[in-house]
Amino acid sequence: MTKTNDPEGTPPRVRTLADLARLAGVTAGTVSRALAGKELISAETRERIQKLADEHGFRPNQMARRLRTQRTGVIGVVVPLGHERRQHLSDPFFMTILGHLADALTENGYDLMLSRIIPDANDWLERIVTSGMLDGVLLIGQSDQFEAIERVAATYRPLVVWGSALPGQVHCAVGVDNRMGGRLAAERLIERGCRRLAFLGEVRTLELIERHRGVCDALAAAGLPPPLQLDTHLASDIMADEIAGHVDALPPEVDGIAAASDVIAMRTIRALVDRGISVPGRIAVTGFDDLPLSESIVPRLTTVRQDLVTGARAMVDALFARIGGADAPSVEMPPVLVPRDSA
Amino acid sequence: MTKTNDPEGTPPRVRTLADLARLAGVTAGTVSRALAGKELISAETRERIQKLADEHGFRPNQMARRLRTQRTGVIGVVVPLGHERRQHLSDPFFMTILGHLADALTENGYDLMLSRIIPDANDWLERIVTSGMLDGVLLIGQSDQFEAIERVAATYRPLVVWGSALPGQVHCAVGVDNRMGGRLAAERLIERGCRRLAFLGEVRTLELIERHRGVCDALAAAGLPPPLQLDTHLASDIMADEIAGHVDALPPEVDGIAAASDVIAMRTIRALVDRGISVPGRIAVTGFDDLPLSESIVPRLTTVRQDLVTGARAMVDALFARIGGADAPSVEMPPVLVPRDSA
DNA sequence: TCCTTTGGCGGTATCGTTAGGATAAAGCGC
DNA sequence: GCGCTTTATCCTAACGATACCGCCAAAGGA
Repeated sequence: MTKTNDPEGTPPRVRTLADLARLAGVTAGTVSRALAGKELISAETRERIQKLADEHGFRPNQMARRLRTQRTGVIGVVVPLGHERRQHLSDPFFMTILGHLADALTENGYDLMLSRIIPDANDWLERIVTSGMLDGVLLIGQSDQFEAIERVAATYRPLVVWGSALPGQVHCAVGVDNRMGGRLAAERLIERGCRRLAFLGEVRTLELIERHRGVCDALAAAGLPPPLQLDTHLASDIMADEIAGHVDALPPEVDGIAAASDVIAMRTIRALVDRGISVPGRIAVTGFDDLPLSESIVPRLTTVRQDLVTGARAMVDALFARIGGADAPSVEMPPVLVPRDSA
Repeated sequence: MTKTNDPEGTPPRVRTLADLARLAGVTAGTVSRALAGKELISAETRERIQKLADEHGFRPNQMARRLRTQRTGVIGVVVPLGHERRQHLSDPFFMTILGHLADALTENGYDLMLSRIIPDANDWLERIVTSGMLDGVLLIGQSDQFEAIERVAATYRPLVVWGSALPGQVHCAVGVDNRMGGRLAAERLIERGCRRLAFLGEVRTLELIERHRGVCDALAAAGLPPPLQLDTHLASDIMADEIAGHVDALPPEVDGIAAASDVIAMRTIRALVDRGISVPGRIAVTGFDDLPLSESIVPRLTTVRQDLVTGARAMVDALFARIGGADAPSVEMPPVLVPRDSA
């Protein structure tokens, strides 16, 4: 229409409210309200402006909106890897729970920002919550950062953590009773006739400490010796060799293995089968988590189920409650033994 | 110090540059530059301000910074689920590649925003790229949205897609040669003596169409009939039943199955074993992807490897090149057959 | 006919930060 | 001692959207 020296003749792009306002012959404020669907603007003008807006493919700039409203619509999902520098986000457990969190958050119109943090600075969590970038934070796992989390939770409300809830704990945690879970796994093994157990997993993070404790509880109750504890990192690149080493060095009297996670259990079964050791015939193996794949493998994994769908939803519910100013308590879900073929 | 009617006597929190500037006796601009480590500020003042800043735990507001600089430091990772409304982000393939993308992006100082999009509106991608929220977009999978992607890629540079690269295609895609991959899988099955193949997977998305084509290629080259094609959705909640149904209805002459993904292959093996059909003895099965778990299961999965670590890095490299204004071409990685036990 | 009410919109300040030109204080040579 | 450059900081104007206040006209009541 208008003659410009733009060789393309492209109409100037509508990038801001003001641009659109000029076109519509109103002011920016009016456009803002019209697009927000506010009743203060007459239905007629509102529709006219909305039509104009999507004719020009206009979307309000989110940064500006967020700066102004002090709300971002973004939830941070953070995986602290303090104890485990080599672990990657690609770990199946993280990814599974992350998927469910993403489902729950996007259904509620929130976006999800992902960070994998190695807490080298002690104020890593403070830095995240005060960045003015997030409406709330979900932490996947307590790692060995219990103190740091407690410190921040004392003043920052919209924070929910996947992990264990200890008596008197300040921060809101959602998770299963890991100690009970450990006990269920060990009880299953004992019931099957196992007399000498090994626990494969590191005993440094709160959750795994609890699982280990649960195994000890069950053994003690049955009058059996505590488990042989074998450190196993979750980092997938070294885990395979580590487990192979453990399996090779396994004392002959060991007839049951309680793995700290499903991934460890699967790798362990693989290593045992490779050496001609039958599972569960010669050695029974239990996992922990009940990842979706655990029932698809052969032998199907006997494991302790953490209901990640329910858990993710509980985390999101608690977070929204806290964002809304309410007080959401910790949730401890009961673990469930899923008896299948491996033990 | 100062008497306030704050009952706690809490020192007023330092939230803004201006607050800190007042404390330091300089202006906000000076503080901004000092914290950014600019040389224009004398080393002395710079250190003084930085010390003051972390005494008060001050972090600049990211929204304001981003609005001002027009850079967000955030990359959007989007999973379009056009063809598959029931598929969830918790799908292992998405999660695996997402994990590697997260690793690569965070190493480069970028944050990652995750969206799971069901493209009900045709302008879903436009909406994302013009939201003013992202420095770039990574798309995982082309779904059935090829046209929409091409349209946006024509004007929006920092966009990289995981998927197939067709001749003449505008958008930058990183992926493996799916057709070649399909051929490799089928050739392996034929080589093992299979004469009648089934292809388990939907033939609607570009990548799976190509894989299916590759299988047809190999069969044709060997003078064998095209595969029996059995629709299998990726949505994990219905996939199990669907596969069980396919297996039950399988014609007796079928002696080889090329699954469209590892997850489908694992479920299929499970279903076969449940029915007393030996794998690979009676029916051989190949997967596609080579997920980390594929070598941990029994029988170990023979599959076509997509190197997701390299692939994720290639996507991120291409994206940064494009953000920097350079022109990154599509990357087509060669698929590799990983012969293991299942075929 | 005049005054009040109310609907509909305009104007302006603000969110917290950064960039760039202006400004003041030193340092230097003559 | 004066002018000029350098150095260190200040001041102001954005970035783009929203919230609040207030104005104007049309409608309704007396």
